[in-house]
Amino acid sequence: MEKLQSLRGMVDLLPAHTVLWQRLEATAREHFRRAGVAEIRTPLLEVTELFARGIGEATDVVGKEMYSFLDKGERRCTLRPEGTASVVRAAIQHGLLSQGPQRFWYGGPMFRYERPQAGRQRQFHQIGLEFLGFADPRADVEAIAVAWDLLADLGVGGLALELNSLGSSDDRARYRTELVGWLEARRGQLDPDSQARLATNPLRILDSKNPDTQALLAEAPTLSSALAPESRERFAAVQAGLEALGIPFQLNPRLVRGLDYYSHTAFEITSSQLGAQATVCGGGRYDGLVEQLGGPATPAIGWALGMERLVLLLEQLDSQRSAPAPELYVVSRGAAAEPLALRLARELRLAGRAVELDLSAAAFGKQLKRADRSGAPWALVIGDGEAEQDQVILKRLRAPAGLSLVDQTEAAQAPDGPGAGGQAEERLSLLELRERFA
RNA sequence: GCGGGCGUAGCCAAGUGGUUAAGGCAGCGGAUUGUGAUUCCGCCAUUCGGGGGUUCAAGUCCCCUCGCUCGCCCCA
Repeated sequence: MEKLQSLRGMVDLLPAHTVLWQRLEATAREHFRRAGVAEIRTPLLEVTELFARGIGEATDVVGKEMYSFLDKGERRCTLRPEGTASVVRAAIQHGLLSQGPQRFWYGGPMFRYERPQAGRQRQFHQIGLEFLGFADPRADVEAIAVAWDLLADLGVGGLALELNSLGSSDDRARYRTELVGWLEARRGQLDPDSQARLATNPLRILDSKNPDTQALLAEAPTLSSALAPESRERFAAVQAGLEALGIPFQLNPRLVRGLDYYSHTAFEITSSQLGAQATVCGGGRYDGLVEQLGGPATPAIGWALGMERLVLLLEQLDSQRSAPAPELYVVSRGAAAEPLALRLARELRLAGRAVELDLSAAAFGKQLKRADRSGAPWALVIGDGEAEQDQVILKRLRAPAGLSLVDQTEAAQAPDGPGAGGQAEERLSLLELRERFA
């Protein structure tokens, strides 16, 4: 029979990794809690039009990367390629914006039909933040600070914040004509990709990786010089705010976001320790989106961070990779002992203990070996002899520090070292066991 | 969508056209029907990602295909 396997770009997260994912999620939750940001959960599946209108028809994400299909009711559906459009849709649909400004966060899988690569899957995961209804530049600073502090708390190194302003839509329209005019005159010097973008999305030429194109762009008119005075002031306020908080950043005049809805502040947090997909967190202001999706004119700023990329960085920290060990490992053998072991395991769990029960019915030696490997500090050994007298043997496997007693005696080489001759094993009544652990 | 590298067991791998596909780790069973190390013994790939072809003979050569991986594009 043909072997079944997951679809391309759809990745299983195995226990060795879910430990890291859980740490990331817990840390993020904590930072959102402190910042007064509420969680919002929206469906994975949305009407295709939401993304077409929200993200922009001309973008690659909408144009060629969406998982779209017709459902049984002939509705055009799309698995969400990002979170912002859905959050905005939900806020409009439920009238949340009439209750004043809102701070939301979300997390979960996103889908883009791309060629998988380091730090890029077809089903990938983002945690994102959206501040709706905040026009003040301080909102931009606060949003960025939450991302920055979260990443710092996770301990990942090599991060850099890059900042730019895309200006208002008027600024951009003006700059766009200026840039296209300038580049048209030098069309021959552009790489083919950039030539094509001249018609579709000229601003994206700015972040081309082609060296010749970059060299040419060094002479081109800049976006910042096209900004209206108000836009300039607003950008200066954001920079001043970041400086006041001691968050380092560098201006990158060629930083252009790929989704159409961004305006004014645009930023990326990148890591030097990733491959080509180095952006860990990206976001910016999107003052026009809510209105564009049919809501009231509402200024907004948000960001999303790529969880896979962050987990890649967490892996490099080489900390705590294994699942936590149980407190007790229960070893049993025999017709009387096995049911008792099952009962005690449950009882101890109900009392809050982490208990692993050996279900193999193998020889005691085998079970003890597994008990040792489980990392548990205690083994509960139950044979028929004990079970008949309502007793158990509690065996110390290792000191709380984590060294197994065998390791310790070998290391110490002393006959009366910790656990060498000492009381590594004691016989307890069920009552005594409950007193000890319940 | 385009280009490079790679697919031998759960994991790491040897193998470079010739007979039975090394070895290690992990796992399982036993030596030891009731106590963790070490040691020893046994089991664990009718088949080399899948399909087709060349050949007396294919894991090895060719074609197709699937997947992984790195880069481009794009993005978080």
